[in-house]
Amino acid sequence: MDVLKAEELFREFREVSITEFFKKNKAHLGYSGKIRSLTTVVHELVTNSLDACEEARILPDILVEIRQLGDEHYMVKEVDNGPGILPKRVPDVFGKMLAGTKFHRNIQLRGQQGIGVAGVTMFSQMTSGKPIKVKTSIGNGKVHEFELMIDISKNKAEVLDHLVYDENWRGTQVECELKGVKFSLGEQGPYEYVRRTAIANPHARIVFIDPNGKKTIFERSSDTIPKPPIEIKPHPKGITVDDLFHMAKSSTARKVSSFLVSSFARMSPKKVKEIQSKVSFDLDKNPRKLTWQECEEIIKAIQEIKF
DNA sequence: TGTAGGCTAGACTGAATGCG
DNA sequence: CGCATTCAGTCTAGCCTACA
Repeated sequence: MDVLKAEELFREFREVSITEFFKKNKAHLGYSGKIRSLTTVVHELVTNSLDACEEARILPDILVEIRQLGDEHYMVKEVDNGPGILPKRVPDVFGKMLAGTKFHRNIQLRGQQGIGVAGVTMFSQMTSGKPIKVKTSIGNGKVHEFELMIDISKNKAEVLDHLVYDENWRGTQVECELKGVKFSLGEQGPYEYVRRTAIANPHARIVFIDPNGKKTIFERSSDTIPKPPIEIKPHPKGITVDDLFHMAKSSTARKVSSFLVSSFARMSPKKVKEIQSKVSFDLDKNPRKLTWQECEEIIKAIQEIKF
């Protein structure tokens, strides 16, 4: 079979599958219904901001503005005072679906379900055909402005415009245009969403401007940033051979023994000794050199030990 | 000489046992 | 039967060591 043709077919297949994936899973991703879709967009943006601020230990100051441009045609602008996004990471964050940045982190974060803010880019370009505008700075005096869309054949960001200039500001601002959506003050609408988010996050200050120009300020009622969620190490009994194998491969520890102690809850040098007595190889070896069979042995030993 | 992993001692947590 | 005390064992911080 003609190679070129195969590639073409494959590309076509992928192109279809990314858009198809989005269309088929629209409901699951929150993009069903004119009112709910708009809320989802706001939700993704606000969640991103809250997460970024939380991680950077910043008291969130968020602005959400929705403007009506026409019939079922809106512009959403969201600004935060967060840590900003490294310019080289912007294309992936906003332009790649299923980028999965939180894969190897055993930490509870908001909004890791779904496809994140790239879904906003996708929804925006599917309904209005317009790129998403991102302005961000990590507070080093350099501000980066991007205009980008998703190249659906490559599932990659297509940067249409990238501007750098000097300004003393820190945070992230996102602007997108949406069609086929409706603003509502009701239960499912963005206003209710923002109101409830403000209640759930008393350390955040959120300003909401609705399409009629009405400005609502949700002042923060607490100045304490919630304690960051602590990373919970996996329990040894809950791990599969495959998990162990991949964790070992990406470990920086020099010995399997210390890899085990540092990667799992309830794992002490004493337990490692017990494991050592049950396996046929030396646990002083490099964890990256563990074979599948050796991982199986470790898992088997773990199952036999009481934790 | 600096940095990252290893080691160890003291703090803390959870469970078990004993006493009221 | 419930609460408190004690003890074992894990966790964590800080220092040490080895390697680049």
